[in-house]
Amino acid sequence: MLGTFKENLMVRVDFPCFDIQKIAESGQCFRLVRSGQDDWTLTAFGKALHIRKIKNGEYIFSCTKREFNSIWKNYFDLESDYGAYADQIPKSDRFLSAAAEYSEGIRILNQDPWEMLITFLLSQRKSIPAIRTCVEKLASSFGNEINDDGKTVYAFPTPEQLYHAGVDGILSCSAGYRAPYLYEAASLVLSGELDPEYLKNSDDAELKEKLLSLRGVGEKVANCVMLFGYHRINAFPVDVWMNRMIDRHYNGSFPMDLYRGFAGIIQQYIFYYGRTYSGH
DNA sequence: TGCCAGGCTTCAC
DNA sequence: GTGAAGCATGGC
Repeated sequence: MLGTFKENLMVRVDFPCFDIQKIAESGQCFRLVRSGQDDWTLTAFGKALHIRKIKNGEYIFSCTKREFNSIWKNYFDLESDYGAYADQIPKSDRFLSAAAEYSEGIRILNQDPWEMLITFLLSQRKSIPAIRTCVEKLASSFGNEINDDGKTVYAFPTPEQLYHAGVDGILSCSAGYRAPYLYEAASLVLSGELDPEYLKNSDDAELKEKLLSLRGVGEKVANCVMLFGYHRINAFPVDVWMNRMIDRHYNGSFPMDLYRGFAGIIQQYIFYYGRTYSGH
């Protein structure tokens, strides 16, 4: 039996280069959680979505075809040709070729810019499991309730909700010294000085400048927000893992010029390979 | 138990 | 412009 999947409320999809497990483990999203052997649950855009793997590349989604086409197809970036990106890696780069093959199926999600800003403000000097815990605490403490087939899950808090939570409320969710960063960001949105949606219209340089002006946002966090929240796939976040890989395999200098325009996708392959595969 | 985490701000120099 | 200390708290 299909359980949470009802015949009139599910979509069967079959896409190449799409692997939900790798995406869930790729460090770009924190609310896509494995809920069974072949099942994942995603909370995003005020909705709960269930995803079940049938076989490689083939999945069923717990939503109507209309919802799939209007929200999730874009969310999972299913219309981009990731094979074409991987094809541009020179065969001579054995490390990157292996990383791309290992990471096949990862896509850069189109996530909510506000959620990405707050999530990656939180991410600094936290482990990925700790980020996940913190995001869930924020959602269940301050976010709207979502009825997920009888079970209650929580939407990511809006700027208004975080503002009303206050620094103390945010602190109670294990945000630590980052709590004022989150609170300030929420305040700026409420005052109109920061408009995450409007920034979708900005070019890369303008967007980055605005992000860097926020307290708690540096080079790395800005690049994560650009890549995962604004789908600027040329953004190239460099963290401790990336530095480790670049030092080990490129003598400290990565040939960015080869990947102009989609360096962020290459970055994601290196990051995922470096973090999850021990044999390199 | 102690160490480290998808870094940033602040303050010397 | 570069370098180094300090940072709250959870995971392992």
